[in-house]
Amino acid sequence: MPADPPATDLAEAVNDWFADAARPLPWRAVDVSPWGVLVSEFMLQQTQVARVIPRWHAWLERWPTPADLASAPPSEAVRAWDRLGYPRRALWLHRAATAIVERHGGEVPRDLDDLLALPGVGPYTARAVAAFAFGARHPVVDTNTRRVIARAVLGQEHPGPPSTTRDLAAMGALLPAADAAARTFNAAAMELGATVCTARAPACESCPIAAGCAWLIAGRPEYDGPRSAKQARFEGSDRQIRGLVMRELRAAHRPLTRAELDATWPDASRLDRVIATLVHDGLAVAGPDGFALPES
DNA sequence: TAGGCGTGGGG
DNA sequence: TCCCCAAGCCT
Repeated sequence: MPADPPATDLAEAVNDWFADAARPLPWRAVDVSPWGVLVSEFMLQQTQVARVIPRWHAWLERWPTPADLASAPPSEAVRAWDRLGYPRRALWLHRAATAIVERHGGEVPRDLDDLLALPGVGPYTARAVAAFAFGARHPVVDTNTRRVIARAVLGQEHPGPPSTTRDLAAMGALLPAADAAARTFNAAAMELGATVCTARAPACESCPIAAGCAWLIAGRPEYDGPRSAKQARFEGSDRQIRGLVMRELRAAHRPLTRAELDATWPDASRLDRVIATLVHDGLAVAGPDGFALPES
């Protein structure tokens, strides 16, 4: 027997654990459409599961297909997005729905390159849809999977800065050969990182691969490698101001004059600059009567 | 590739 | 309280 357990043992152990431990997330139900999966992946980008669940239900009830969303004005997508954050995602999802109607007959494409060509769809989302909606055997790597690999395989507390090429190769090396096991492992590795092998306080005592985890075996050494750049302070940032302006634009179902936006931020020139970035992003449109969400 | 992009949840 | 982090993507 080799001293190091083969990668297949790790995947098997994680998959066995997942069979019992998987949370019953609504987008994992067997009757969920590829569109439902795509919507969930958009909403889950940098956003916690608990905040997504109610929005996801409401979204799919209102727009059950890409064509339904594409036929609504983008303003309604931004409003329905509500306070999930990063409202550009709502715009991109609307544009993706339009592209799906125009280029793919209203059906979410299953080809990886077709998915990657959709606005707001990057390496993670494209592979997640291909794998979870269509069962394709692609490595899927999100922040949870990156952390699981860093600990279990590399013996580091935290992954280094992300690199799509390296991250996909690392996951590809662990991926079981069989399609079904590979699809399960993609979801199971993410689930392990989200619920057990967490960033802040990992529950190693209840981890299914504790016996083979390089980081745990090494005594959980503190990480001293390069970290991802930390987020800039939110308080007083452009992001905060953008959020305040967007809240006003969502609530007002008519254009708001610049004067009506005065109260959102005391520094007028700063506010002007931020509004310009919203217009640049397409989240706001400047018209003769003021600023509004995009109607087309 | 580094930085910008919302809005919270939890330690 | 404050700070880290969250199923990333785009430029």
